[in-house]
Amino acid sequence: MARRRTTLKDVAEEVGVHTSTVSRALNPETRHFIRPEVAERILAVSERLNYRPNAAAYSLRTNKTRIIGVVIPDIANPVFPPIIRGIEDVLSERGYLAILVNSEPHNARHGAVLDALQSRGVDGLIMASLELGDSIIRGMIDDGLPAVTVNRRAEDADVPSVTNDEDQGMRLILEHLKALGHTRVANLAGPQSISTGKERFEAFRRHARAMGFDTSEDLVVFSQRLNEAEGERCAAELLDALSRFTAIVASNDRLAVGAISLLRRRGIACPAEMSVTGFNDMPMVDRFEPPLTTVRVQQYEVGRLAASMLMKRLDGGELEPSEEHIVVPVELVVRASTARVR
Amino acid sequence: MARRRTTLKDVAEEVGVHTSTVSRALNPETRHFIRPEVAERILAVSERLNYRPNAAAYSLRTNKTRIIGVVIPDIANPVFPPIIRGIEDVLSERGYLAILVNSEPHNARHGAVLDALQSRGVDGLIMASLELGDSIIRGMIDDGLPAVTVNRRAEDADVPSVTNDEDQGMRLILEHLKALGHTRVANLAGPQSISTGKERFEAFRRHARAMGFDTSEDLVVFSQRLNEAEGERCAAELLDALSRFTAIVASNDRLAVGAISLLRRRGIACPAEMSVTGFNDMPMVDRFEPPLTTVRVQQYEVGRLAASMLMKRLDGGELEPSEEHIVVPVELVVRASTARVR
DNA sequence: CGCGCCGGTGCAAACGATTGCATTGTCGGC
DNA sequence: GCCGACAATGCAATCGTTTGCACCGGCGCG
Repeated sequence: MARRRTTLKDVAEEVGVHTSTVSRALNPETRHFIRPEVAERILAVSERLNYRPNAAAYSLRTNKTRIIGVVIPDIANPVFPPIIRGIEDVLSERGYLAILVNSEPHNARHGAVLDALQSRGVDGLIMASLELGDSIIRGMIDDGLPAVTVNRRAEDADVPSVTNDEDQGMRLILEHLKALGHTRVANLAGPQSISTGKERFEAFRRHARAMGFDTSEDLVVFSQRLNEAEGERCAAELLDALSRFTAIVASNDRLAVGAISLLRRRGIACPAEMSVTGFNDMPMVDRFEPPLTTVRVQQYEVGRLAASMLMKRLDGGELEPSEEHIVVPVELVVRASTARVR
Repeated sequence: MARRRTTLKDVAEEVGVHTSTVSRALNPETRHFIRPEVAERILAVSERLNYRPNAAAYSLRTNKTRIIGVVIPDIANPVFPPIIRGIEDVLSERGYLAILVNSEPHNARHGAVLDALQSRGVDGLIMASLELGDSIIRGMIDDGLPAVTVNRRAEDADVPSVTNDEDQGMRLILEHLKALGHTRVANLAGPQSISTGKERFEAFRRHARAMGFDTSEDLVVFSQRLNEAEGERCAAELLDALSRFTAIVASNDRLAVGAISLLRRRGIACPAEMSVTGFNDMPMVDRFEPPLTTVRVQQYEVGRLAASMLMKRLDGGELEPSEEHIVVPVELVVRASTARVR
């Protein structure tokens, strides 16, 4: 066992030609240099010997690895798996592989992780882990490493991105609530250090004002993180403030779920006494109690687009300005966590 | 931009020594060969020039990549993210990176995917995608590639594995149902081509018999896949058969969720008229309606163990026989999808 | 009939690291 | 004062590909 892998040289000797001939015959791009009958013999032998090119040697020579680094905050967050799947599907169609790392920008190891990726010579980077003002990705791009962000956006406008139409999503939610008669709605906003959190908050403020909602200061609370516990904590904070309200608009589903838990604990009925909305439409939120009214974002599609974008960059195609920042449409999905105001 | 990366040679010239000296100074294992003051100068310069070793060259020379292939059926299945996270956490502690691929054994691309991993020269493999009788992993191991399976088990007893205590889980469920007065319980079993499906089914049969449950043939149905739609289909099949029953024991949470949907559609109240149990305790099932009674498996821990096991193999340690197959304890978590029989 | 061209191959130099071995210098011991 | 040993470093081969260039034979054309 652990028998030596067969190399170009093995094949060459078996066929009785030079390694360079084998190399050319095996590469579809250069196969036409080789006489067809020779090429066929080479193909046959390399098949028989079960030849697999040595990726390290290939990379060393060509400076390409056909590996993409994918950096996300936490795979256990249900938002990411569909995105990853989208990415992986287009990469594998193209013969690329994905190295997945979980890391958050404020994590001490974050820099080291990205160093490791760069050292491995990844051909490109897809980043979901980044904060506004974060300079790391800037540095990688300056080093000549193609990168795109997904789901979030960098501060630098020239870092290509694929994001969701946050503005549209917030508008749809507020229109829906307005139609149900709500006028005093609280905003459980996300961290403002993240583009998503910031954009959703700003969209909320803008549309709320435009629609004539109550815009008291204490109807907004900013969460530190995007998980259920924070949702509970922030919902409590809202309830304990002075202003009254009839709906909570959360910056994402997990915060919304947390808010609902808190309401239940305080004996406030959702949606009868308090409507709650999420954002993202994570898998399974339709089965929660109550099923969550939220904004469906096309997670899988977003992943695919980000990967396609990167592939295009790697093919040497410069991106059209219109392709630099793709924003994917979203859709409101009304379920049972919102109701007409009493 | 895209300026050439700095190499050992660059550092060597700057310091005025030979590349081999730099190489030794940078490697903690060989640093003691070098005079401390020289080593320090080298460290300083390589820092200043922002030197990053070229992984391809390293791999070519040493035949190691410090990359592990992780093969799972589908990252979008909520069971896997925590496992992946566990794997990634221990790998990254050790300076390893994970290539993640989604692929199922019966998929046409499955072989190609594994070839690609092998060609990339991964140092080891963690497989959650495999079926009984599947010979692919056998082949990789024979090629000298260390591999462990996680969550599932190979037919060959000598493929190391980390799995859950399926037998114990089933016993706990059946004891729970028995305590609630159930005697006629149906089994919504998983595919028998997968070790998990088979073991859970066999455990069910064994314990059901031992506890004196009704063991009619038509109280068992085998699903083809492990998703909600199959859960619905199979639940319908059970209901349409002759035998009556008061509980459905599903082989995993997703099947259980599907079954509950079908019950609701048919107007059968869960748990009042029909108890349903799952297996796995996926994230969020505690928030479903009704919250699911299920068996908690330690997904994150299972991932960690699998990765640790592989690391140990790679460190050259042979595994003790007792370490070859780790089975991780499980625990029953009773929620509201089960009730006393009327 | 000779020359140029070209299709098909071989040659050899990279790519950037690791590592056994050779070489140098220093110092201790006798 | 010389020799052996040892510590510190340099040398050069090597890993398996890719690829620019040289080479060679045969054919077409003048």
